[in-house]
Amino acid sequence: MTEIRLHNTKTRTREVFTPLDPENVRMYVCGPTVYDRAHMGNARPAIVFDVLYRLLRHTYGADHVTYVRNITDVDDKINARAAETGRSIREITDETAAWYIEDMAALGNLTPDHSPRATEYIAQMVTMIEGLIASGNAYAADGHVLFSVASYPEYGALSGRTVDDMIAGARVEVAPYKRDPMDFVLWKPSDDGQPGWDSPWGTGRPGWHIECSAMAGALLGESFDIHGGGNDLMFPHHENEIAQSACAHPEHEMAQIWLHNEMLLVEGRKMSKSLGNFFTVRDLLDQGVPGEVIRFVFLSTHYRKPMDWTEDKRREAEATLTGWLSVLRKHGYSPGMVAKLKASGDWTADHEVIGNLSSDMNTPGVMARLHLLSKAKTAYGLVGLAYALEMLGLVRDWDVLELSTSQGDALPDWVGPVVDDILVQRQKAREAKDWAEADRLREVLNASGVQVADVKGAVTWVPGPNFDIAQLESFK
RNA sequence: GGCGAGUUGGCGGAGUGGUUACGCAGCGGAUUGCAAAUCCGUGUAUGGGGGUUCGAUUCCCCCACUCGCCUCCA
Repeated sequence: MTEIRLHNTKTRTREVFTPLDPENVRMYVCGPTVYDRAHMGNARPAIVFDVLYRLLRHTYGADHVTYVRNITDVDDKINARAAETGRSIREITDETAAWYIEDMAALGNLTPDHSPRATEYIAQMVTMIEGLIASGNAYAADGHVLFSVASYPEYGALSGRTVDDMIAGARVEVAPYKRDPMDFVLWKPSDDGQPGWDSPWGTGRPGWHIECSAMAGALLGESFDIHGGGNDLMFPHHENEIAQSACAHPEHEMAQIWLHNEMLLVEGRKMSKSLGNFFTVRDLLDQGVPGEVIRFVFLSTHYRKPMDWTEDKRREAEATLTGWLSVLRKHGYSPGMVAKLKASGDWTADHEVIGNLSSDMNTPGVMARLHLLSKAKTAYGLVGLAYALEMLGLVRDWDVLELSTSQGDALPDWVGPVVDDILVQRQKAREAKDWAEADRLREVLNASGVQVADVKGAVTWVPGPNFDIAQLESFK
């Protein structure tokens, strides 16, 4: 078994991963707040931790890993969206959650074992808050319940800051009911227009951080192996989760390893609505960028480095992936052949691929290895590539072996015969050594974005990335 | 101001205390009627300054610059 090493934010070092219980490896990842379509930044942790999930399943067995990714469906941004649109909160959260699942699946992500919704765990949150009050780590004031940062001396350890540092920053909200400016809200009162639940402190709703502590505790236990999320959540969200959970369960350490992915940039700048470089996963999919290509681009950058989404990378990823799939196709890869390889025990992972993945998820290193593996000359020699592409979620169906949203399957019926006819005419011109005519016809195909491959007398074609059906109309 | 991450060839992007991966682009060649596609080959890099060392891109210190977080944004 390959040793998995991961960079633990808590210790800022790469550590050998040793599960608490190898029979049940447990990972919690902070999922979306469901008020709008997932943007490209949301996709990064989903993909990064999906890859880790796949590696853990590979290492410990598919039935020995539990992956929880929550859906936060109670939040003031949702309330605001409901107020703007006049729609009900439930309608918005149901619709957005369904979008999220759909978009993440389109990116090749497996479905987590549990996708708990915060509103289904209000009771557990209330219980946890009551416990924190009883232990002196929280206090009720003015209808609010606040966590007392002073009661937890370790506060700030994850993000490497002290309470004094943060107060010096002086960007904290100083509410009159807070004992300490850094104290954060566990529970807050709701008015008639806001979602609310009965509690010992009146009708109210949870603060931002408590839901993750409650859901992780309920589904994974008081201690589990891995907690992941974007690095913007490190402070305050994860810091607060740790404080809550550590004080609620002093005898248990919440997560052994904390992992954080870096942020996404677009063309070198932070994605933001004001810069006009903000887009959702769905926007890209609708523009015809295959989900596998988006996934490939994410995997080409290490998860702990900022990733720049650029048109160049998209193009390069598409070309590489298309090339690999075509190599596999040419060597006869099909569902039947893969089934046969699996049955015969020849379907095995390349050691270097697993080694790279196990080394703090070095997916760019994996890509480099795959370039090498893709040069194999036999079907058997390509098993390492095929196995890796399936394992990484870059090939979903051995039947198709084409990018999922390539436009080939949507072509009108007349296109095939027209292109074939042009190719035949061009062939005739070549046989007659009428080079001018042959070149003219080739230009027509180039202008149409039809990619022609002449290999040893056999001519094949596919609609290329710049395929333009209008150029072919006149040849009907 | 505090905390953190980072700086590698034209571009993207890894590993490594001692010959610096890999991809794209470029260049040369094979192939081709000429091309495309494919195949083969090939040049170019470790921000600056100190230190440790026989030897530093890698370890330590300082500086510069970039990015992120500290504003319920993954």
